[in-house]
Amino acid sequence: MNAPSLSNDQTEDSVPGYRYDAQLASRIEEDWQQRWVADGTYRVTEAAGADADEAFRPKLFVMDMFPYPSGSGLHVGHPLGYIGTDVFARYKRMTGFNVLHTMGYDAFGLPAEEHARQTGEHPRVNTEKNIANMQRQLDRLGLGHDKDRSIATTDVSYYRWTQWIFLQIFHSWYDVEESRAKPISELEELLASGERDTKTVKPWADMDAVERRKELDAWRLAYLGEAPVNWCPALGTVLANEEVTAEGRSERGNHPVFRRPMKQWMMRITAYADRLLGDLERLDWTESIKTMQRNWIGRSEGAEISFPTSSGIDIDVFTTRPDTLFGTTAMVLAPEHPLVDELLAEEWSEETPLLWRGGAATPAEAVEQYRSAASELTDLERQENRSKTGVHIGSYCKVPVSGKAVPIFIADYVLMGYGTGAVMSVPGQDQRDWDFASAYDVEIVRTVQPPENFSGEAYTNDGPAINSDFLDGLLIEEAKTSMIAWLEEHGHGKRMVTYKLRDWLFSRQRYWGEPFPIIFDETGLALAVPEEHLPVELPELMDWAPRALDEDSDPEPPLGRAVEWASASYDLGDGFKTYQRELNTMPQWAGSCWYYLRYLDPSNEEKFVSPDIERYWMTSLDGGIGGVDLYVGGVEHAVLHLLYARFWHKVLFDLGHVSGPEPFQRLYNQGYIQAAAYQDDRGVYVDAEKVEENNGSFFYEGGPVSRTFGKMGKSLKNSVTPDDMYSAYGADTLRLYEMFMGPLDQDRPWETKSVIGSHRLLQRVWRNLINEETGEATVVDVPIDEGSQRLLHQTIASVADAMEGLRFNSAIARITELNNELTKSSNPVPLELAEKLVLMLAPLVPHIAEELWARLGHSDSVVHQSFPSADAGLLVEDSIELPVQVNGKVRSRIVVSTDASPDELETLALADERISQLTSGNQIRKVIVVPKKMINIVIS
RNA sequence: GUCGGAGUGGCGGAAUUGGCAGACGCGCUAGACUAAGGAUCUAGUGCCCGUUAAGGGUGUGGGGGUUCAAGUCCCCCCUCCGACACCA
Repeated sequence: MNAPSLSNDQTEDSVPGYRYDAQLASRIEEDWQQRWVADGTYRVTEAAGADADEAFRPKLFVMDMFPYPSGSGLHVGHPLGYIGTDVFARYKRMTGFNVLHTMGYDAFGLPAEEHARQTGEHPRVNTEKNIANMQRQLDRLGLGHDKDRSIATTDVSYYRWTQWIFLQIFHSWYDVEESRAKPISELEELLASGERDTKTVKPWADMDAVERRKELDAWRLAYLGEAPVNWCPALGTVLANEEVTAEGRSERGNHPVFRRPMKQWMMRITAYADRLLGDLERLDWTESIKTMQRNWIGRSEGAEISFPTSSGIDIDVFTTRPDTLFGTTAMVLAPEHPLVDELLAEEWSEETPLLWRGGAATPAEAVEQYRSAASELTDLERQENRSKTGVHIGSYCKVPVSGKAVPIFIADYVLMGYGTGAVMSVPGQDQRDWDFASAYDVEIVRTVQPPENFSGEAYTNDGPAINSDFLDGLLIEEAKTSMIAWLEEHGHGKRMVTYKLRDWLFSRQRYWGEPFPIIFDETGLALAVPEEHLPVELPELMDWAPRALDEDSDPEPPLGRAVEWASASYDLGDGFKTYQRELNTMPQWAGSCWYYLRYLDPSNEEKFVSPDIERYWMTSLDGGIGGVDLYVGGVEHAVLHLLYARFWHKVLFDLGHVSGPEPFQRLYNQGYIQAAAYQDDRGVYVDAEKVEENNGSFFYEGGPVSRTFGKMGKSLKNSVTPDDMYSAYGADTLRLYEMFMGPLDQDRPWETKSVIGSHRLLQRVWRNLINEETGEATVVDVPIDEGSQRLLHQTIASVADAMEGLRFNSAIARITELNNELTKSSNPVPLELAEKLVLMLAPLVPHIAEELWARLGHSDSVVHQSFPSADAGLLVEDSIELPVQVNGKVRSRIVVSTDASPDELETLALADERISQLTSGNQIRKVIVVPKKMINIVIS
């Protein structure tokens, strides 16, 4: 392949014809991008090393969290992670790996549907347009993706398999004894043979067909559950807990969300809580993400304890501190606890303090008043107002271990959603209980001895038990064990583990999502659409008009408007019958739960992924847990996407569809690019591009403005687009700058003025190898001199090391140093050195590297060349300069041979003129010699 | 409040096993080339003292400690970012 003719137009400004500027860069880039497509440069197969004449290449699966194709286009912050994975993938490919790297689109979701509601344009049309635009912007960056493997979650050929996976989950139950999912047919046998008890009171043998279906439905991993859900009228849908903010608003759009019970599809992710927690240990993820997942799962160990009441009903509480049972002085229930009405006393007893009555004439009245007051508080108000309130319900229960009668209260600091919704109040050892007890004059009994100088209220640290009968003197852990043993022996309770994690609400009342492959017959019970009838395609829908909804209205799934589609005829083995389709759609998370598996085998019509191909890419070669070798994305998916995908993967693993228990072996969180934003004195954001700096102050059109940093975007008027950078410098410069700004996992501020530095590097590299006037290579085929040889190999070693560790900023710094040396020398660059420099640059700036490679006389692509390897013999210098310290301060330097002995070094150091001046007249107390590092002389 | 992460020049950041702090880049200063330079090239650039220089002092959020030697290890404190937030 000949070097292309890319000469700049000779104009009166006398820029040399082949100066590496934005114009030349753009021509080089577009030219190579076309050739890559034509040559299939980035196509990858599983057959690495399968041919006898090809060396075995280990696999490497590198992946980005795929994007939602937004309509507003990219800014320079978006591709940071994509560039990082691209550089890494290219580097690893050059070091002998068979690298899989591609990109897809998470294309279902609310914005396209909102767009349809406003414009009437079908979400599919809008989505495809956005994908095309985004693809164009990304292509221009020169990302080395295997495009044949790209998918969009909205492709019918993709969501067919999303539906198929849903059916796998629907057809499964979780065997707690073996801690894994199994086909529901196996459960049926166990229930029929009596090896497992049914969940209802009736034995399997006594059930009719409908009862049996209900029984099985109660075990499924995907089930219809009546549960309090987050109803968001503004979005017209219910949301998962994970999609609701702490303020009780929708994460998307910040609309009010109301809690109400509804029948919805749920995923039994709670069955996997322990495995999701335990397997975190084996993942190469940051500690912070692991911690977030641990917190979300929220495992706590303790005991469930039954408190008897005079009405014969027991109140069950969960506690992590069974050792404090003797300190229980009250029982506190959540206001909505189901036992409240049954335990309510007729009237106040004489001795009930007025404080406990809430000003009401009877307990019933007090409870009613309290409940209505509590329900009026928003979650936010509950948070802001932490003072404890509650009312006595007139009755008492007994502390099992002591028989002591304690009053029962309801209080809104006890949450129905956690544990059993009831708390044994131990003010001595729990600050919340202390606060409540002191507000309502409830007795306080300490059961752990605080230290003598303790001045706080509740004492939560360790210490010997007191006032606790048989526990007295025991430390917390021993006391817990003894108490649990006592409870179990006497039938008052048992060891128990609870989780904060709830089952995953899986229904959405939206159009633009995957339809459920579910139909209902006349019993109202769910049936699976047979696999061979997948996919269940979305109907066309023309009516996008929004419906006015409020807190009290029922969600209206848009699919209900597709009347013909909503009923369907299937033969489920008893002849064709008409069924009603499920009208909800799946949440956006569904498609992103398994896309990495489809990348492996995107056009397979028989299976969601071929088992051989799955095993090839997902099995760790070095004994790791397996999965994607490097997964790069933002921290915002710490809980939602990453937990859901792990859950699905584990189900698929249990059912034998994938080879390992985890989807993502190594997770890396890239930082975000921030940009300066400027506000005038009214607080209005002004166009950041037009702000001028003067002596540390900022001015816009003459007026002073203040600077803050934030996400790039329209609202802060601080966006810089990749297209701006392409036209000013070219894509390679943008890539290089983004990688040079700092380590990949750190947030960093964008500075357009600094981009020039990265451009200059490329310009100097170009000029060192290419005649700017003629475009000819200026290199000469001569041996590299020894000094340059050493520098080259030291550079290779450092660059390789930095690339392995994703420290691309350091790799670029080392390459710059090498190039700076070449710039200083007036001699032409030796060919071999030039080639190695180009190869080192290739992962970072592939276009200019290809161009230089071609101009150095090569006809093949640089993409599949080997990365240079460092010659260990050249890494060590013959002689080095060592600092000589006196009392820890550098006072001189000596040049010594590398293999000088410690004794020689000491002698040389002491003989140094400056050192002898400083040491004369002082006693030398000690000389520390660290060969190849330094010498320190300690004088008195 | 709890948990997680981080504090290094004017700015982004290097220094991954304790061993020359500030690599590399931006910016800034001076110079070269130029009709011109917001292009390009060359040199300098932590701060303070020292006319230049030689040299000295000081310096990695603050305070203490270990060590011949600390950005790095230990203790206490401060600040910032992120997550969770009455989870019993």
